[in-house]
Amino acid sequence: MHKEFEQFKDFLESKGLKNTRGRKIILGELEARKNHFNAEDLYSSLTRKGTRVSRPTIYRTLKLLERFRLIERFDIKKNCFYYEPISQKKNHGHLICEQCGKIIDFSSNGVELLKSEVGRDKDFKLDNISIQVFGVCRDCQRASKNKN
Amino acid sequence: MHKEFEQFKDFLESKGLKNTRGRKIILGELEARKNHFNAEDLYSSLTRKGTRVSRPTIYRTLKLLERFRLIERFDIKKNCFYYEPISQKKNHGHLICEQCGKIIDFSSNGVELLKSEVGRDKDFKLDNISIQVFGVCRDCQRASKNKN
DNA sequence: ATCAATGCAAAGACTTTGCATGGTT
DNA sequence: AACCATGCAAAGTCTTTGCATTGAT
Repeated sequence: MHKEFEQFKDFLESKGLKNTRGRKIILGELEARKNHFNAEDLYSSLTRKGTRVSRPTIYRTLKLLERFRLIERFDIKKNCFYYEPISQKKNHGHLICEQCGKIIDFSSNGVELLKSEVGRDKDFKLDNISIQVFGVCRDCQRASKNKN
Repeated sequence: MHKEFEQFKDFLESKGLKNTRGRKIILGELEARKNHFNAEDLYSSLTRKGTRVSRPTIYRTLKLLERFRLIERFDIKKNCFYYEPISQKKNHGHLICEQCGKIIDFSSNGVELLKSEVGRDKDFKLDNISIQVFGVCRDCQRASKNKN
C-alpha cells in the first residue's frame, strides 16, 4: 500500500500539483483504514482526531485519488458514494448487510465467468464490474435467531 | 405485465389505500416503458404528454411500487436511483455504457455461480444481487472507430 | 363524511463551486 | 513570487416532508 501512496507524491509533482497538509492527512487516514469508507466517515474521523480537513477538500482529494486510480468509487443503496482502495484483490464484490450496513468483500469464480460471458455475448468493451449482494450477515442472522 | 399491475389495485384496496388519478397515470406510463427509468424521466415524459403528476407523487408512488415489489431500485454511478420493473428475467445485471449512458440487461451463468458460492462461503443469507458492468457499448465503440 | 393522496414550498442529504485567503514549491 | 489548495458559504441535485387542500370510497 505504502508504495502506491508514495507514487501519489510523484503523480502530484508530475502534474504541477502540491503535496499539501490536507492531502497528506487524507492519505494517511486511508492507509490506516484500507477498507470501505465514504466522505463523511473520513471527515468525522479526522475531525474527531483533531486533524480537521474541510469537506470540500475531502471531496476534491477523493476525486483526485479516484482519477489516479488509487481508490475506486462504488454505489450501494445509501444515497452516497463509497470508496475503497484499489487493491490486489481483483474481481471482487460486496456483501452488504441490510440490517447492520456492514460491507464484506468477497470474490468468486462467478465473477470471471461473468466477465467472459458478458464481453463475448453483448459485444461490450468491459471496463469495470461492480457487484453488490444484499442480504443478512452471519452476526445479524444469529442476533435475530437469539431473539426468538 | 398487465396482470401484475392489476394486482396493484387489489393491493391498494387491501391496505385501505386509494386508486387515484396519479397512481393510474404512473402505472400506465410504466406499462408503456417497461425498461429502466428514474423519477425525473417519468416526471418529464408525463409533463410533456400533459398528464402532469407532481414530483412528490412520483417519488411516493415509486416507493409504494417498490414496497409492493412491482419495481426494483438499483444504483448506477449517476447520483440518482434507477428503477426497473421486476420481471421474469431473474439473475440479470446491467451493462452501462460510460459514453452514452445506455443501460443494457444481460444474464449470465456467472450470476448463478456467484450466488451459490457467496451463500456458502460467507454464511450470508442472500436477498438480492445487483450487478453493474461499466464499459463501452457496441455503438459507441463503432462511433469512436469511425472518428479515427 | 372520512381518511388518504396531492401539490406546493420548504427542508434534507450529499456533493460541488466561487472566491478570497493562505500554503507549497 | 507564482500559482495551487484550502475553507467558508452558497449553490446544485436528487429526494423527502409538512401542511393545507382535494379526491376516493
